[in-house]
Amino acid sequence: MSKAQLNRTKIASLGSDDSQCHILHIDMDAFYASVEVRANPSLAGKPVIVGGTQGRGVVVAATYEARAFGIHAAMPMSRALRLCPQAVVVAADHAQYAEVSRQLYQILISITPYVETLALDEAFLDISGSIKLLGRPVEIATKLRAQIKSQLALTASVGVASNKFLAKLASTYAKPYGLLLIPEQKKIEFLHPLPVGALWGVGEKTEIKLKESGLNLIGDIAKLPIETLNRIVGEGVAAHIYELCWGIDDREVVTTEVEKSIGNETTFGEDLFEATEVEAQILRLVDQVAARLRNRDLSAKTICLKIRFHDFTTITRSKTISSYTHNTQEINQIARQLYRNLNLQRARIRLIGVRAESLQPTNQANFQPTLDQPDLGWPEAEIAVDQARAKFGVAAIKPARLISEQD
DNA sequence: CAGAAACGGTTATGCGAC
DNA sequence: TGAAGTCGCATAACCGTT
Repeated sequence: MSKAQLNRTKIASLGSDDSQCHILHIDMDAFYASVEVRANPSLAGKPVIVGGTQGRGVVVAATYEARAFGIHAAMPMSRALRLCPQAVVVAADHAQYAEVSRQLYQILISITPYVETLALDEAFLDISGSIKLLGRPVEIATKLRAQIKSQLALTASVGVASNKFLAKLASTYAKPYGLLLIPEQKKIEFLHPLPVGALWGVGEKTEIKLKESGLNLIGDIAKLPIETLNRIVGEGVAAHIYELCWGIDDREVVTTEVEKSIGNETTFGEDLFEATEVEAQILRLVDQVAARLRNRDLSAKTICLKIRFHDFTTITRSKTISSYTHNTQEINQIARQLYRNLNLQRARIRLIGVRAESLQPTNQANFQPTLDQPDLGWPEAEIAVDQARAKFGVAAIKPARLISEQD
């Protein structure tokens, strides 16, 4: 955790007015590692690292005992083991974490249907409509944590605030296994002493730019004229973080999350040289991606190939086709062609990735009439129109040219 | 009729989050 | 010093249309 610690007494002095705080952020503590310890109680109290066991792996999660040695997520495993040779390393078991995540989700939607999942171990809740029935925000948060503890035998931290950004910040500073309320009238007092890196969207690069301009704390940015900030980080980022600096975040809790892309990538134990090997790996990845597409009844219009070389430079190449597909052979041809177009001569390749973008549900996807093939797909489109009309009435769909003012 | 300007899609890259 | 895997979003250059 690189974010500076906030003094605990300061946090305690924030008060208990939760009247405008309708957003909860739930964050499971050291999630993957905790699930592993739960599955194998002999690990309790030990430094446990979840991550790649092969030569080139990184730390995916670590128990707090391991973090005490300075170990954190994304750290190369080799370095982690130098810091703590006695650590127990466990390979990640994604299927198991997904199952626990599903159970967590069931608990969350028993509180409110307005649940936005951010990751397997993290979610926002909008409890505006639940307060009458279930109590004040802090009561709901307290009960929720107890329920997670008793039903899942895992601990969660919860942030309570008036918007998503503040709620997420609150859970971060509540960790581990805490609850933090940021009362609306105390938000500036809480926010301004924090380091700029605590802003959502400010990562390594942006942080460097800000620090070079002498901006270390959120309060420093807040005092700036927006034009100055524009020059430092660019207009888009500036507008975003300037609002956050004043505790303003209008983004709503969004429940329906349809995937916008699906991909798989692999770092190899040893670099690849041979074209035949590379193409075999591309096929393997394509097969995974296509299977996931079909599993979700999705089809893709854009296929993206990613290659990372021995020196860590990374390139991507993509191709958009005129129709949608989830067919392994078709996607493989596109991905392989993207690779061949590179004309690599025995380059040392450490990673290959394949990603499907511009997704559509398959039942609406395959019939895109294009300029290339003006007639293709119209029969199916008409069937779809017929079905929609049966459902919504004949007036529901008509050619654009026939739409008049009173429609 | 040629060219400017606006526009939307594609392609590539980069950043950030967990 | 050695750097995973997945995903979303922003930006910029380029391109063909209008």
